Amino acid sequence: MSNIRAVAKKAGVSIATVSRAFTNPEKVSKPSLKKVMDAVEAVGYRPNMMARNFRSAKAYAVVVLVPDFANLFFTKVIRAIQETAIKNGYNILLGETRDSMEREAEYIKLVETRQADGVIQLSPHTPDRDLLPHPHIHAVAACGATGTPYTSVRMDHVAASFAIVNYLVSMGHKRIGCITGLEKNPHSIDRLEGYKTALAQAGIEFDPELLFEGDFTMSSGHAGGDYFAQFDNIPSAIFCMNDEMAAGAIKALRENNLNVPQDVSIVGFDDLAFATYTDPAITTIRQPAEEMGKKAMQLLLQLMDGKELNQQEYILKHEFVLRESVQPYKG
Amino acid sequence: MSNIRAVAKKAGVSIATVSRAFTNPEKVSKPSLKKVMDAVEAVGYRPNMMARNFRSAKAYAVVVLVPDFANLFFTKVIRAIQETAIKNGYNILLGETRDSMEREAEYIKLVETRQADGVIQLSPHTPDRDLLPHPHIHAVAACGATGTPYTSVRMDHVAASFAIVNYLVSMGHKRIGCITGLEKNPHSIDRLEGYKTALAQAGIEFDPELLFEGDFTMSSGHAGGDYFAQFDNIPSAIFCMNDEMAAGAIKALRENNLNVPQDVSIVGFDDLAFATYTDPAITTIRQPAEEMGKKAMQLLLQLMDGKELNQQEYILKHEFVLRESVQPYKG
DNA sequence: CTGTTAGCGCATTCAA
DNA sequence: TTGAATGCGCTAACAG
Repeated sequence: MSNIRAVAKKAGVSIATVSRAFTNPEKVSKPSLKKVMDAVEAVGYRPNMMARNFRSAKAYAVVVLVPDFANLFFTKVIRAIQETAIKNGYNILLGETRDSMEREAEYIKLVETRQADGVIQLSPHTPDRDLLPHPHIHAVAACGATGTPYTSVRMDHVAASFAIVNYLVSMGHKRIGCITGLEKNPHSIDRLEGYKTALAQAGIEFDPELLFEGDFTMSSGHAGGDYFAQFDNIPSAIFCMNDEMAAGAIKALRENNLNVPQDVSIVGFDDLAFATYTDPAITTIRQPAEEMGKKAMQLLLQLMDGKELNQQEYILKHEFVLRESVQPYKG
Repeated sequence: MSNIRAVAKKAGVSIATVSRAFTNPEKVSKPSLKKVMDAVEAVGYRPNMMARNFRSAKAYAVVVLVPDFANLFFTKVIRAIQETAIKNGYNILLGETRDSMEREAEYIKLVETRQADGVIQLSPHTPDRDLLPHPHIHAVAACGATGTPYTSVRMDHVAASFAIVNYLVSMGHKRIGCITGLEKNPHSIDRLEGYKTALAQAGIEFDPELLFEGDFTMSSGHAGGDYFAQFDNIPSAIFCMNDEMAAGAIKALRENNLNVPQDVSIVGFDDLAFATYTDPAITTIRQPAEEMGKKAMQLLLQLMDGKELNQQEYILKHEFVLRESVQPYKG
């Protein structure tokens, strides 16, 4: 637990020289530098970052607000954020909000109390209950939906879900069920819009009976599969708003002696790693998770650096991933 | 960005009184307290935790070293650690090591440089390449295997894998394949021992051909399934050392026209959430993930508090989870 | 190129 | 019960 003074003493120089040896080595003469480094070695010195950060009034940390970190999609995003942060000398403080405003407030307090310098918000924005944007707090939203009123990097969920539902239509499906996320979730709203648009464009009438409200978990997908299996007139295809619900639905359908894709076609959303290993592998939309995480962190870095951004919305491209869970409609 | 001085001035008291109002309110008179609180409100004061922590020489943060945080098992553990930490006023810094010593060193440096006060290590201990235990660094290992030379909370993996392989034996299986983790991984070693012991006790000769080395990922489980499907004499059951590999193996077997459990029985390990939603649902061993995380954090808290622990090893109980992936052997 | 010095925001002694 | 003063470890401004 030696400090800068101990090093200075040992090296026979001033503490300023020791400090410079770390932050501006080029401003220190060769001999001094060597003396300092030897002394550092000798006394086993490690700069106290708490003191350094305190002095420079920067915590070199950002909090990442994530609704649920057992969700593999967020896991991918967080990893990318983390890597970008580390490269730039920042740490991340993970805050799992579980849709609780109290928890969210708790974590935002970390930046109010200077334990963190900024926030990345991974929950989609909801105007009535969102704490961000917050005056004086640097924040960027990632993976959100339309209508985020501050810097955000996201996908076009309307276009993406249009694309995948349209694919089902192009395979001849007309009666297409949909397992949504929670009704008020902005992602649900955007993706539902894509779904409706694809139907409308194909001249298929929208039928509210064909909507099942899930919550993005496997178990809700399972419930959705059960729901559709009870129909007299079972939909020939189901659009699940994420891969986890797709996996749950596939399981439930099979329990009802309905095979995917022979009896019912299924599509998902996200392209999580396991989507390849379900049976059948899930045809889905890949969200550019890593790119979004990386970009979000880079933007936050700029914001914290006092830079002005010339865009508020950064839209990244989705990708259609064709696998095995869809078959053409056969009469 | 007002500071304690601004509050003191506004309240007409000294900064010492303001400070006390926060840390020892009972040592401040009622009127003073009110004046302070009003002033806090008026100037929008938030204590600067960086300064406070610096002053008290505690970061109130711990780093959690995790091999892979896209692994749902670790996710459960981390969540429990996180909750326990928050309750006690600590934050966690997540460090994904991906089995790289450099990264691990990087994160351990966070405590050497006083950005964190302790470490929880979730990778199993390997004597030749492990940075912990480290002199002067408070650390506890969680979810490890036998032979951790510092405070650890874990399960008995030998007993657990014995139990599940023994279950296969009791169902009449004699030719039992095994998809392991990496050969040198301590968990692989422990679980392999359980496997061998169960076989030995049943008088079944151990056959190295029946071992396939995976790495705990779905894709390696898939490779393992492929491997066993090529046998002339296909094993009637396979013990997969985690659920993810079990899911991959099930998929590969089915691609080879082998159904689980009709043609081959499968068991897993961990009891991840998705083990219920695979088809068939996986019979497995539940690791007490939450309990281990919580306990580990509690122990670390005690260590950081200067307390001596009266045990070095805390062993938690596993649980056998019966589902659908096993059928009796039918000659 | 180097040293002296002030001060970041706070908790904590010591007197009063 | 309160206030004045000190210093945690470091960086940065300034003078030399």
